[in-house]
Amino acid sequence: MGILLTIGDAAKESGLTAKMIRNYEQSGLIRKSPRTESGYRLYNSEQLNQLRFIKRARNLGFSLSDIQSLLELWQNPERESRLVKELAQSHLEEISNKISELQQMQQVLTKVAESCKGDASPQCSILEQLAESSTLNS
Amino acid sequence: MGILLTIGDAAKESGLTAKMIRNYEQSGLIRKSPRTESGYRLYNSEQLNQLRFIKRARNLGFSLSDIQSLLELWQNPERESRLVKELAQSHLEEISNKISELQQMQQVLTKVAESCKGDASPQCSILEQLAESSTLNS
DNA sequence: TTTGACCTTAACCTCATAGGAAGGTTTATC
DNA sequence: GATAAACCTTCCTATGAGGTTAAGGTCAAA
Repeated sequence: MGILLTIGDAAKESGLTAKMIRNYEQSGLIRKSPRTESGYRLYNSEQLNQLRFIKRARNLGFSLSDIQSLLELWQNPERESRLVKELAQSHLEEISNKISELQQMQQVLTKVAESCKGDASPQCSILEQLAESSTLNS
Repeated sequence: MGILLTIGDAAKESGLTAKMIRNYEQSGLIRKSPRTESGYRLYNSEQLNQLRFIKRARNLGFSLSDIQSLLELWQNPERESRLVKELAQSHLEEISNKISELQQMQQVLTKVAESCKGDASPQCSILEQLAESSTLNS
């Protein structure tokens, strides 16, 4: 039936925090939930599913604005799956780019760190690179 | 000898923005620079080298607080290279962790997106996963 | 000398995504 | 009826920047 949860229970069930649920409401990502007479937010199972949806999308790294679009598409029975897929693929590109950036850093830093003895002497190739290298500029 | 640059030129030379240089000064990362009578900041070649150092460290993904430590070590002739190397390796670990996270997202999302046709029909495996999957929880 | 272009200044706001604390109300439990 | 737990709002913090505004400084050409 209409089981209604308070924000704390909705948080536990969804894996979000109560804080985040309020934030999402405040930023317009989710609709304002009904309240008890005393002002407590109440969530039904449909809203709970929305919260779970958001949590899973966050776990996949989607931004809140992407999630806004995903929620709208999800709730629109006339949607074209093409739009969802495009969104996902553009996100996948961002992920790839970030991975590449990080790997670039990793590669440079690993190499530089290897040639640092890491002992009690002040001589350190890492600092030397930071101080003088021209190959690290951008 | 003592060539002095205004903040705009120091920014160009270092690859930072004037805005960021002011921020770094304000947050204590770099010392307050001398000023002209009318209040313009002036940078000598030593300070310029510091700015370049910061830029290169940022390019390697070091946080500003890491950079603070790196600058202190750099300027301390009694430093132990061990400390620098530890800092670098702890940063390398963070990088590895981020890469793993992203690769995890990439893997899941790629798989899910593959089975979405991406056409004009509403049926979409991506939304289905976000709506129902239990394997994506955390 | 004035105008215009461009620089700099400080103080503020915004972004995304949260965490935390303060201070007050409500509900649940003993 | 007391106390603890949950909830409420509002504001501050962090990260690392970007943007805006309104003012004043500098310099060269006309």
